[in-house]
Amino acid sequence: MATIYEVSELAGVSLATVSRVMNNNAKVSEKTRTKVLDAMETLGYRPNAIAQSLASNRTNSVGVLVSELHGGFFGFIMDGIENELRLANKHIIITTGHSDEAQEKSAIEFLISRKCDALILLTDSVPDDYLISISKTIPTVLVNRKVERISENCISLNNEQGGYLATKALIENGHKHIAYIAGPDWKVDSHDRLLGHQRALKEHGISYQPELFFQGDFNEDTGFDGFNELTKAKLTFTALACGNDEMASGAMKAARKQGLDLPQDLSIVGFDNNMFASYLYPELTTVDNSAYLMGKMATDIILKSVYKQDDIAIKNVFEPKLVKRNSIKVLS
Amino acid sequence: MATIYEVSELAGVSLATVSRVMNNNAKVSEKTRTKVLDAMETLGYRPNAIAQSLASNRTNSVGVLVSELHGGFFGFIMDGIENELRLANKHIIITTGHSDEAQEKSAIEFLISRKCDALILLTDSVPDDYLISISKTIPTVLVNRKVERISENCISLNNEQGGYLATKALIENGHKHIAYIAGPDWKVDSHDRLLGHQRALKEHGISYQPELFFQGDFNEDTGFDGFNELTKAKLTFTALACGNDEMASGAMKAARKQGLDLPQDLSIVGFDNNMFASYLYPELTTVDNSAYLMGKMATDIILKSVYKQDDIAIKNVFEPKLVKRNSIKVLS
DNA sequence: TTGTAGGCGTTATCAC
DNA sequence: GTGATAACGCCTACAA
Repeated sequence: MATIYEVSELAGVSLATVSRVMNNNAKVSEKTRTKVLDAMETLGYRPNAIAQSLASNRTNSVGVLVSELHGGFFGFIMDGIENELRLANKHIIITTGHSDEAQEKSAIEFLISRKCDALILLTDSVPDDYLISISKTIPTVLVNRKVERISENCISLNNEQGGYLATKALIENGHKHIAYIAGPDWKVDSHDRLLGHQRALKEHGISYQPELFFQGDFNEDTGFDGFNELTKAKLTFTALACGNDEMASGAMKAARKQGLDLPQDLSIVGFDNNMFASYLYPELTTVDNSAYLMGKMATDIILKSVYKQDDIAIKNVFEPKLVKRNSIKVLS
Repeated sequence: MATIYEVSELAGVSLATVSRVMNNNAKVSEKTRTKVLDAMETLGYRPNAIAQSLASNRTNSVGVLVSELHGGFFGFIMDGIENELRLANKHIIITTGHSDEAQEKSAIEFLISRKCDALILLTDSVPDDYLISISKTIPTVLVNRKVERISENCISLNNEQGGYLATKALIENGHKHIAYIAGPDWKVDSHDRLLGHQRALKEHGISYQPELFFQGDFNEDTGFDGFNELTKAKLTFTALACGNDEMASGAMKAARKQGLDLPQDLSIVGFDNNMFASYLYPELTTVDNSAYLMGKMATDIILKSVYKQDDIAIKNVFEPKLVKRNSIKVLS
């Protein structure tokens, strides 16, 4: 592979000049510029990004940490990041942490040793302090997590409002007896969603019934089990709100297994607007989690702070929107 | 950030020695080794991967090109790649091509200029010749594509056999009148699947009826439209095979809209075993595309050829498996 | 506008 | 076993 040196020889100029036309940051006469360009062309020259990085102390890459590479949430976030980054001619190095503290830490260390210009982290297993110390070493933005002392570099969804919207949608369609299957309580996301649910109830004069609550873990089977548990209680309900779409799907399956007709006998709302939400039957009404936009915004923060792209508006918390489909029956 | 030089000073040894203990490739006395290790520890030294790459001409990274970052197929392939790579202490640089020739090419060029040690490409828009020439420059493995002259570096699924299995499952459950909604014919995948469908029919003495065929494009809506078109024909059918799960889902929606009860009035098989297949109602019987395994195998080829990991068995074509769920009714 | 030369942080080839 | 020292390919003052 040709180097800048060979190009300079062929073009009859110096190394520096070749470098200049590559980065067109300094004045180069049109004549020499084309000479150099031609030389590059005939040699099939491609700059060595590694060498550029070492010399310039900039890799034009941002390191990303996600839990898994598959799955709707991460997929859309990565999409948001990559699309935005590509437009800026930067690229993405992806690592996975599998929600394990040790793996997450080693992934982060790795990204740092790769000299990424910045980091975008989706992590729930690493402590705040660690993240704070990291962010002193390298520009870091956190998605779907809030850490007080670096809040201007955190992107998150207003989950409380999302939970509120979901339950409110049920109420506005005439439902008064509403069950809830929650995600794990230690996750702020699911905790906040539950809070929103409760606020919606309260605001509409409906008292919260512990018998209509089931603690799931965001996986489909706990939606299934949850529904079965809930129906064992003496309290009946016409609607069910779930902490996420997976559990909503599980609940739908359980309901159907019990012979219910959906949404005739039971209305359901999910949360996330996961890829498969529209594939469910009936198509699931849910709350969009703005995954793509959060990824995009995380990138924008970096574009602005690290790569000095101006006129970029930043917002740190996204307001969720209800996505209406066919899983809620209108009660008269 | 501390450099190897500072470490050598603190430890009272030379640069070379520090380098040796890092890569423990040469003999170093236990005494000096611990001296160096201690120095690294107290300095919080992290090797600069960029500098290592420049000097060693090895980046320990493999470049990956996919169409999109979201979506089940790519997600699982990337998962397969990343998991395998991480075990080998290598990492992944991901680019997207959006099924556009220019974008795919520029992504590939980019990966090359980043000096990736090898490439894993999922591409359908770039011509064979280009891929062949690329593979002369840098070790390359192609997933989900077959190029004759570099076939030993191609990983693919036996789509014909998959199509065969899907239709055979229908037939074995007593179905004789089987419609088919195909993916775009210019994609070998969907073409092969259709061939398999036809072979299954033929093998069981069922003649192929062009009236029972609809040409879709792998998107859900063409499954929807396809089903509606098929029911306009005079020929009736009790079962439907689809070129992929998306179209199967579309067909299910159309069928239900026409008032059919699934799988009572219509049996359906899909293809891919997409993430949402088990979320459909009824849960979709389909053919698994081995995405994860193909990603893993692509990585294995590289691990073996580039990173000299031995005792790795390579196989280039994967045999699909039927995933039985509840979308096929048994005809008596 | 263009050229010279030092430096980026390692690896690797020599000697000793 | 250990230490100089030249690469690696490019950037960037500083000079000219």
